[in-house]
Amino acid sequence: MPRLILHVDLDAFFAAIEQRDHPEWQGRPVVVGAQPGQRGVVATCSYEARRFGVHSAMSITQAARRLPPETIYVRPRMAHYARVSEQIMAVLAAFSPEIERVSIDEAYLDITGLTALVGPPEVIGARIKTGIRQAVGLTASIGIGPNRLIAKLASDCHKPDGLTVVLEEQVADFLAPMPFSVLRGLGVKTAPRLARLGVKTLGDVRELSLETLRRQCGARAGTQFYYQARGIADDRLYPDRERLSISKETTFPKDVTDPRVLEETLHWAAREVAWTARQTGHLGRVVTLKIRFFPFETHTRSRSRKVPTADERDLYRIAWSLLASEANWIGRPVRLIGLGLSGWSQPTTGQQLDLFETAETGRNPADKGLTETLDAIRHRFGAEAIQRGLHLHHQDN
DNA sequence: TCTGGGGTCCTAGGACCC
DNA sequence: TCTGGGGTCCTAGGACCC
Repeated sequence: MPRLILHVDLDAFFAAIEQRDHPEWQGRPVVVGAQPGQRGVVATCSYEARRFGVHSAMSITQAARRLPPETIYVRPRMAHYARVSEQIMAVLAAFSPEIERVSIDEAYLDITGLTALVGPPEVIGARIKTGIRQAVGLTASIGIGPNRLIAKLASDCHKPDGLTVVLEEQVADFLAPMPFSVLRGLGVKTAPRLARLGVKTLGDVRELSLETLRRQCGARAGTQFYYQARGIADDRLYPDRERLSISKETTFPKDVTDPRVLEETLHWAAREVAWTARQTGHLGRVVTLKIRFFPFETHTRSRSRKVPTADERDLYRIAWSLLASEANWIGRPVRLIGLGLSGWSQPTTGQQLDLFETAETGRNPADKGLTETLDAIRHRFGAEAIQRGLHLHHQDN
């Protein structure tokens, strides 16, 4: 008995919210992401902007060259989008308790048992779209199929505001003409390897042996592609997945060589990560330092502790010592720095009490009141501002 | 041409233990 | 002196996704 999986994907989510909230921006190109002239990329853009060839992950410099002067550029308001996302998830939850949220604007539903109650898949999909429009005034694209892969590809099929149903007996014809670039897990590195084999469509991928695919793309990915081309994929949902790591990082507007700025930024990252960890009840054993040098050379260094922690002082101390122990890194221009926490383990009784206090009072017991934002650190690029920051920092200690 | 931030997963080598 | 196989943990890098 085949299952029926539904994939919901909000159309140009961030940009659509901004246009909804600013009616005068409707019909104009809207880019959510970095500001032109800054370092950064397009997070999402409206369909009016896509007509100029602009898309997510494109550098903002490149996007700005293509877009007309009347384009609106806005910084993401993530907390706001998260609230809208909650409203949408509530709409979905009213349809089926079997939901897996995969990102801020995407979710899978298992609607296998729903057809007997509501009607055919098309009707279920249409009702969900209506529910979302009534609740938040946004459009979504929906795909329905016998597994996650088909549902996802179907939702991409008729964007925006699409609704596509692919039944099991239609899967082979649905997939065969699609470009092989739709394969999940195939990116800029593996795509050229398949292209070299003369592959253009999923039908072509089907002609390749499992051996060839594994050799060209790696054991894991190759196997995945072999089955994906045949429409064979997971049809289960994985709700309530626990997150495995917490991290905070930032790219500097200009490469940094001043160690005091790196120090301050790691303090900020440690504070943010510690705060999130404590709020979500996580204590980690592994602290990871991430650093990116000019022009774009990225390294990570990690250390495992015996005792798990969510204390910003521990995070900072470890990250800084990982940085300081690399003799070759000293003095090199740094583009990005940050740190992460992972490797959860059960808290001790004392730690449980601290976590409980955080949850109850909303205060971090390790936080002595010096709350800085990323913007505040950015403002410290002037020598004067850096001095002031250090002064505050010393007072704090 | 320039490449954010927050994630997950995979690979591969080495240490260490049985 | 030469040398098994398996399992787990740790670490670093990198591909990919939204």
